[in-house]
Formats: sequence, structure tokens, C-alpha cells
Amino acid sequence: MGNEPIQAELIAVLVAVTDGAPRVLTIENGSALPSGPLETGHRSLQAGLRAWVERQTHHPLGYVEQLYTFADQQRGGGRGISVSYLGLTREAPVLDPDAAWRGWYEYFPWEDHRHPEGQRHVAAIVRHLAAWAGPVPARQARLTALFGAGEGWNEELVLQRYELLWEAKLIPEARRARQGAPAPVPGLEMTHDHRRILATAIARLRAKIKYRPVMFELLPRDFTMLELQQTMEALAGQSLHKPNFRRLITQQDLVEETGRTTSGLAGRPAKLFRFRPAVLEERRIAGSKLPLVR
Amino acid sequence: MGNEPIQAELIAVLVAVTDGAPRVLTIENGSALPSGPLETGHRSLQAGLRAWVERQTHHPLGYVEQLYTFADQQRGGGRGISVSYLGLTREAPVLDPDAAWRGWYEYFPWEDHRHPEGQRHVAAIVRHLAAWAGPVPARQARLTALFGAGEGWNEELVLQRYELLWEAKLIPEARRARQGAPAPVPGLEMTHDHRRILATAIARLRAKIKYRPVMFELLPRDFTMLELQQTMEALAGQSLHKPNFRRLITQQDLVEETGRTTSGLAGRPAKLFRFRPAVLEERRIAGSKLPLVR
DNA sequence: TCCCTTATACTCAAAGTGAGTATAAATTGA
DNA sequence: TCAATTTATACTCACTTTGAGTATAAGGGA
Repeated sequence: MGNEPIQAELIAVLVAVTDGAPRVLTIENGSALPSGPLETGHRSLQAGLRAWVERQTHHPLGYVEQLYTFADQQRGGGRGISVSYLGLTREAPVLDPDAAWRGWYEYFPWEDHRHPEGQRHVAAIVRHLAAWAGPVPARQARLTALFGAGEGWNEELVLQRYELLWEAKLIPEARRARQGAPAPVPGLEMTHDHRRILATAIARLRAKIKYRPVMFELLPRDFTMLELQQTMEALAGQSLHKPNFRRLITQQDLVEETGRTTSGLAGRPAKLFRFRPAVLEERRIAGSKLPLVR
Repeated sequence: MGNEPIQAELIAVLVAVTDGAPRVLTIENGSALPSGPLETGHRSLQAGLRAWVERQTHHPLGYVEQLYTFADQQRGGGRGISVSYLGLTREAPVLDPDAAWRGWYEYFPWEDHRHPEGQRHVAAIVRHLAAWAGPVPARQARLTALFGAGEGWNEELVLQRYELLWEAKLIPEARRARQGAPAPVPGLEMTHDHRRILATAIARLRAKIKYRPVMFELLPRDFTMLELQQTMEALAGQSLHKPNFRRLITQQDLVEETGRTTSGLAGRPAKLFRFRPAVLEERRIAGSKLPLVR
């Protein structure tokens, strides 16, 4: 009974997209997400996070969204509360030698379906999971719903897939107790549940890009249709149908032409677009759907 | 600098739907949401919330989802963290004489568009907001996007509308400083930012019912199509087209016939349905869209 | 100049959606 | 008893959205 003083920690999932690869800021050689204590003098949690990140990266933080809060046991026996955030920026060199940008598919290779390797990872995982599921109908149903081969892949169920793998003891972080057994699932590990937090962030972002114009946080001011499309594809981990993507973007009035075009590259020059000011200003409303292919 | 011990508080938005009215559990004569400190011995935040709610209501808590976490100044100068949750149940008599179920539209009369009164509330609010907006284009744009008369009412923007009203000083809680001025917006008040938390919960639930089958937490085991529809309408605050609603529900295989029908009431007896076991069991996937009318 | 590459425009069928109409089966009351 | 009323259920139809494919345009390089 009674209230108990605890400690609060902020964890950040900072995302950028560079050269068609979604990237996430990590520390400790890629094994953890940046985090820090909530400090006195921060007016709000978000203010605390912004101050903390900008001190580390010397780069302003754009869009920020809360992910999830959970309680855990602190080292020392006490209790702590961790509040995780998703933040969108563009990749900038970090000053802290301990911090580095990493591709998020290094941690979730089975979530990238733009190339055939992703499919192969899924196939391998399904074989493991089939053994785990055995004849139990409920397990088989979850397996096909989450990893269902090709046809019904739902790119938003990142967290559910991770949790299923965890349950099946295929995630190394879940098997610390068992020694010797090799990790059956590819991908880098992270300390504590940081990889789970990253899964939450990916899922949230994949859902969000479909109904909110958050993409412009990740792109330069001017961009081509293809750059826009490839950024979306990078996040969704799926290829899009080019003409349909174009149709959707233009008819939703998300962008406007700048009048300029690219040059020097192979092929016909592409028009440069920018996001319409109305979209930038009041991004609280609006909605942008994305046409997934396959 | 440095970590600072703080206190953690859990705030619950418990929702039920009774006789076509969404209801929320309140305390202190409807002026606050139930809340309590995170206690020692609770394994997780959700476990803490469940224990706490079930001790108060003596009623099991079904679906639970985290809403938002924020930091605030505690009485006494210290800092506190509040974690808010949305929970779905069916209305049960509460033992605590301080607690009572209230219709959520008592706090947000302008959000109920099933009856013409809602439209009238909106019209009155728009008049106030037009004065506040004046000739400023950005304000006018937000006004029409959020309260746009009739045509484009988006029932999910509950929180955005509340925040606009707050900004325009039309929410009594925001004008404590100014004495004497009558509240220009109808609806019951709540202490602190509890009404804002309730707005968050409504928005979240209105979004969720469109792509996740959470409705069955709010309905008895067997129900008619009309009961299902009216529960949805209650949450969405909008009327639905009956044949289309029926078509959607049946073709999504959400429900199955029980074989029994209603009797004793006026009109043709209605078939009784129940949610399909597959939906109940693995409600992690699936999706149910709802056809809004008007 | 021809070929390769990328950008952009157009077409078409299938599926989904909004809105209305028609029929069925009970209760109610003259 | 039977017509009126009420609610449930089934069907139709036009319009929009969506998935997928094909065709044309405009540059660079051999």
C-alpha cells in the first residue's frame, strides 16, 4: 500500500530515412536505444526528451509522439517508469562517439519485403514456428495470420510478430537463461526490451503514414515522386505500384510542383515537388492513404 | 540535473454502453475520473490498474489499453507522472458511494450527432469560435476543418476540437483565472485535465472500433443487429445506414447466428447473434470498418 | 541516331461504398 | 379477425475507389 517514490526514464526511438533505408539512432554499438532520466526543470516529458536528444545530436527534433509507458524493476531493487517516444528527423552526424545511426531492418530482417531476402527470412521463420505451433489450432491460426506466406502480409503487425517470436523463444533476448542454443532468428539484439520498443515504433509509424502526412519530416524540402515513394516503401517494407502511388499523392493535394526538375541523372528528368504549405501548417487533420502492392 | 524521485498515478477511463448511451465511471459527483497511486507489489502498470479498479467496482475489467502519460506538478512542489488508461466493460453497480456512471456526452454535448441537439450545439460553438478566429486564416481553417458544418464532420477529432475550444478559452477549466464570465460551452466540468483525458479516450475508441472488434466487450453475449448497431452509433456519435451496416458486419464474418430470436417486442422478431469464437479468441488481427452515414 | 533509362499519362476491370426500395414477420388495436 | 403499425431482413443500383496493366515522353550515352 501507499505511494512509492520511483524514477522516470525517457527512451527515444529516433527515425530517419536515408537512401531508401529507415535508420534509427542507437548507442553502445547498436545494442541500445538512447535514453536518459527525466530531469528537474523539464516542464513536460516531451520537453525533457527534446532537450536531451538535441544535446546529444546537436540537431533539432521534428515530429515527436509518445509510444508507450511501462514499469520495470530498477537495478537496486527499486521501481522505475520508462516512457518511450518516437521522433522523426533527418539523419545528421552525431557528436557522441557512442551514438550511431543503424538501419532498422538490421534488427528486423523479416520485416523488409522490398527484396526477396525478406521473403526468405519469413519462410525460415515459418518453419521454426510451425514446429513450435505443432497441432495446436490457436497457435497455427496466429502463425498464418501474422506470417501468412505472401498473400496476406500485414505490414503493421510488427509488434505482434515480435511477440509471437518471443513467445516461441526464437528471440535471443528471451532465451538468456538457456545457454548454447544458437539464435534461430536473424537480426541484431538489444539490451532489455529496447528491441520490443523499436518494434512498437515501427508498427506505429507504418500505421501513421497511411492516414497522416508525417513523411515530410523525413524528406528534404524538395523531392521527386520517386524519392517520396521510396521513403514510404522503406518505412512500409513493401513495394508500391508507381502509377497508383502517383495518382494518390496528386489527387490528395499533398504536394505541389516547384517548377524545377532534376538533371544529370539517367533517364527523363523528374519534376521536383514540395509539400503544400497547408499540409505543413495544419497537419492535425488530413489523411493520406498508401496503395500497397502485392 | 540528475534523476529525481517522483510519484506515479494511474488514471482510468472506464467505458460501458448502456441503453444506447456511452457511460464513463466517475468519482466525486462526476467531477473526476477514478485514479490511484501505483502501489508496491504491482507487477506492471496494467496489473496495478486492474487490481485497483476491481477493488473499487467489484467487477472484472475486460479490454484495457494505455492512453497517454504526462508529467505534472504535484501538490507539495514535487513532480508526478500520470498514466491514463482506457478500459471497456459492461455497466455494473458500483459499491463505492463516491463512484457513479455518467453519460460521456454530458461532458461533450457537441460530440453527439445522433440527434439534432448535437448539431445545434455545434452551431452555437461555431458562432463563438468565429468571433475568436476573426480574420486570421489559420484559425478559420482549423475551425472549418474541426467543426465544419455538417458535411465533413470527422468524429475522431474529439481531442483536437477540445483543444481548440481550450485555446479559445471556451472551456471553463481553462478560464479559472477569469472570474464572472459564464461558460460559453455546455457540458459538465472536471478537475485538473480529466476532461481532456476523457476526450483522448473517446477519440481513441472512435478510431479503434473501425478496425478492431472491441465492441463485444461492451455487449452481452447474445445481441441483435440493432443492438450492435446502436452501440456503435453511441460511440461514434453518428447514425449509421442500417442495410449497409448489416452488410458490412455479415460479410466480415464478425458474428454468427445463435438460432434464437427476440420476442415480446413490437415488430418482427430479430435474430440473435453472437461474436464468432475466432474473433473472440484472436482479436489481435482482424479489422471491422463501419459505414458512417451523412 | 538509336538505345537505354526513368518519368509521366492513360485505360480498364473488379471491388467497395452510399443510398434507396421492397418484402417478411411479428404486435397492436379497431 | 383483420388492417395498421412496427421492426427486421433482403435486394438493387449508381458511383467511387482500388489494383494492375499499358502507352507515351524526355532526357543521357554509345
